[in-house]
Order: sequence, then C-alpha cells, then structure tokens
Amino acid sequence: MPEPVERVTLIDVLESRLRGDIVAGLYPPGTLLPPERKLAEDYGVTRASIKNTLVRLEQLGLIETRHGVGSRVRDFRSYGGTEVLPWLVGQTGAGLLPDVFEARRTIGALVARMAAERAKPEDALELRMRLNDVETAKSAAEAHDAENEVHRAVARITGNQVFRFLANSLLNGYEPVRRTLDAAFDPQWTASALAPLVEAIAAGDPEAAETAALTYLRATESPMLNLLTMRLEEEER
Amino acid sequence: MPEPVERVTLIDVLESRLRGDIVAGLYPPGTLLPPERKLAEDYGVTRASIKNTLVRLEQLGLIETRHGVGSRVRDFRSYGGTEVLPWLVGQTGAGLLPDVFEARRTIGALVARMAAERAKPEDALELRMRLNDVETAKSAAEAHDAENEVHRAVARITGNQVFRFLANSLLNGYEPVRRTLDAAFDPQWTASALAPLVEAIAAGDPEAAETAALTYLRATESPMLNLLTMRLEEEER
DNA sequence: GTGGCTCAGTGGCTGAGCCACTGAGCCTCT
DNA sequence: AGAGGCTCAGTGGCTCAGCCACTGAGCCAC
Repeated sequence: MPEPVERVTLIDVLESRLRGDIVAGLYPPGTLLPPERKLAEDYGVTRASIKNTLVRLEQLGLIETRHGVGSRVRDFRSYGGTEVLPWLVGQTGAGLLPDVFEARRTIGALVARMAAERAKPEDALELRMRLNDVETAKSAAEAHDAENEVHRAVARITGNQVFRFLANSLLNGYEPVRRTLDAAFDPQWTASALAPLVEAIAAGDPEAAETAALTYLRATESPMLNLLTMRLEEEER
Repeated sequence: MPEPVERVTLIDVLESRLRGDIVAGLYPPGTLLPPERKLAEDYGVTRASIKNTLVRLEQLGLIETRHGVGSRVRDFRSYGGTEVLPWLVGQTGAGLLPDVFEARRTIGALVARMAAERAKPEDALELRMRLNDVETAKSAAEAHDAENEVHRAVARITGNQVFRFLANSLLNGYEPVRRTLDAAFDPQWTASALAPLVEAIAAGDPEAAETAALTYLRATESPMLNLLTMRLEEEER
C-alpha cells in the first residue's frame, strides 16, 4: 500500500521550528520576533527564506508583521481561527482531542439534522453512492477517504456553503495524522455504522439523522483516541 | 473618530488580484497557474514577490505548489476551510450572507447552551463586565468591538478550545467589513439586547441561553444585512 | 514643551543566478 | 512491439547582494 512521499521544503522546516518556538512560549504573545536578518543568520538561511516563512506564519494568524518595526506574536489561543487545528494537536499533545471530538460531535449532529431537513431525492442518491464507496473500499485507508467524502456530502446537502467550510476545517484538523487513523475505518464496519445516518437523511427525518450522527460519531471516538495516544506515546520515545 | 490607515503591500495587491482571478474562474480548479517567471513578467514584479504571494495562496488552500511542476488550483468550494470566509464575501457579493448568518445563529445557539451548562461564578462576573463594556462604549465602533469580546467570552466559557477557534473563525469572516457594520451596534440597544443572554448563561440555564442567543443573533441580522448590501451596491457604482 | 531633525534598525522589494525536480519524448536493447 | 534508460526543456527552491521606505527614539532649536 504505497503512500506518496511527503516533500519537505526548507520553508516547511523553518515554519515548523518557529511555530514550535511560539507555541512553546519562547516568543510570548505581544513580543517581537528577532529581526529577519538575525533569524536568517541564526538558522543559516537567506532572508528570502525567512521572509517566506514569516508570510506563512502571518497567514496562519500567529504573527503580525509591520514595515520598519518587526513581527509581533499574536495570542492565537484567544484570537486564532480553525486554521491552527492541523498542527496544534501534534504540537500540544492529546489534551486537545476531547475538545475536537466534542466539536465534531455537536456540529456533526447539527449539520446532519439540517441536511435531513433539506435533502432532495438526488442527494439521497449521492449519499448512497458515497456509502457504497466506503463499503467496497479495498483498504482501511480508502475507506477512511470515502468516509470523509460522506461527511463532505452531508455538509453540502445542507445547502449552506459555510457549513461546508466548517466541515472541511474540522476534517483538515486530522490531515497531519490522517494515516494514523486509517486503522479505525474497517470498510464493512464503517459502512454499516454510517448506514443509519445516510438512511435518516435520505428519508428526510431530522430527529433520526441527529441521533444517528451522534451515535456514529461517538462510536468512532474511542478507536481514534486510542490510535492517536498510541502514536503520541511512540513519538515521545 | 480616526481609524488607523490600512497599509497595503505589493503582496497584498498581488494576492488579491490572483485570488480574484481564481474565484472568477480565470484559472479553474485543477489547472495550473502560469509559471512564476511569467506571472512576474506579466505583473511587472520580481519572482520573489510572486513567490511570496503564492506561499500565501497555498496557505489559504487555494493552490498547491509542486517543485518542477507548478501551482495547481484547488477546488476551494469543496475542500476549503473557514480561512476563505474573510475575503469571499467581498468577492462574491451578498449571496453568501444568509449562509453566514445561519451558521452564526445555529452555532451561536449551540455554544451559548454549552456555556450555560458549564459557567462558573467567575465566568458570570466576566460576562457582566464585558456587557458593561458594551453599554458604556463611547461609540458604535467601540460597542462593536466590545460585542465581539462577549462572543469570545461565551466561547471561552464552554471550556472547549475548538469552539473558541470556531467562534474566532466566524468573527474573522466579518473583519474586512468590520467598520461597515459598526452602525448596527448602538451601545445602549446592543447591551440591552445582549443582557438576557448574559443572564441566562450566568444563571446556568441552558434552555434560556439558547433561546436568548437565537433571539439576539436574529435581531442583529437584518441591520447587518442592510448595511452590507448598501456597501456592496456602493462598490458597484 | 512643541515641533522638526537625524539616525540606527527594520521590513519591502529588486535583479541575477544556480541548483533540483518533473515529465515528455526519444532511443536503445531485447 | 515493449520495457528500460537517457536527455532536455521547463519549472519551482533557494541563494546572494543590495537599495529603498518606514518606524521610533533621541536630540535640538525655538
């Protein structure tokens, strides 16, 4: 089951290092980062590379750069958006996971209910197709991908583009640990666990959809949690 | 009431132009952007500036850059996260606003309920302080800022960091049109409209908090909508 | 004590250039 | 034919060297 190799650029490395330093508190919120010229010298790279890195960090909402002044660290816990989720889990340990699960569960139930209220016949068709993709997946990894597509389809069926964005943001939160979680998605099991949700939405039954979503999301939590804590422990060794 | 001047860098301009071209469909999802050297020539800037711009767009999830190949446009409507909200409203017109409002309303109610379930005495204290900040604000702009802090405080009280991120993401969505919306936040009116929500959370009454949140959020929708459509019409002229 | 000046420090942006990777087309050997 | 290897043009990754523009602190003159 070959996976595409992860390409890591210099900027990726620099971003990760600086990000880590910020999260670890080496540069507390409100303080200035060292000047670009000094960072470049310290890390042994050009200012251009540092600049590119800082552009990323600024886009992430971690810093604010001002001409003639410097890059000031922002308080991302108070003012950061969902963009920070993808790397925050890996960088702060398992403490964040219960929060992620709770958000996934409550918002998932909300979205499922709304989708059931608004599903059209062709939506039912698409959902069943996606469910079939899960069931006939040839590996857990494929089933995992197909499962995500079910989530996206449900969000799309709400007819609300913002819910699609929200769903994607939460799904993106798992992206860095995606392959770790594959093992939790046995095709058969996942498909049968998802079936009640798909049918409730197809039938246009909001109550049943909400319940089914809660049941499904809860059921997947503990296997995911186990896999992730195992991985985090491994990384500590 | 002087506002800090907006500094616009070359990269800001380039980002906005390229973003606009992508959203407008000049570069459809799946296609490659022109090479950096050509973009640099076309726009009359250096490759370094183009590169910085592309780094931003990549962070935004709009493109995917691969060494030796180019920058491929991603389908942000299907796979984009909440990061795109801030500029999407301005770039696609008022069509997105009802979706934003619905998300704000339903998630706001959810968060309010959860905050009421978990509020501690000191949280009640903080909420009342924030409410007081709204009431005693010396201008609509100040009241608006204070109102946002109430939202952030409610999200914080849930004890779930992910809800804080979600709330911030939705609030960030308004950032570019922030000052346009100021007029909707008369200090007195806003404070009295928020009071039931604050009291319900302070009293630990989830049902009342949910209802109060829905009422408040609905009440603010039409003034905000009016201001925004007025602004969009003005921009068209 | 107000306003203007200077200056060191900092980010913004340029221009030129080399290196590394990708993919398509060709060529060989079987 | 087909499989494997080669070449090469095109593209992004990154460097080096440098000038310009902005900021803020300190000084000075009025």
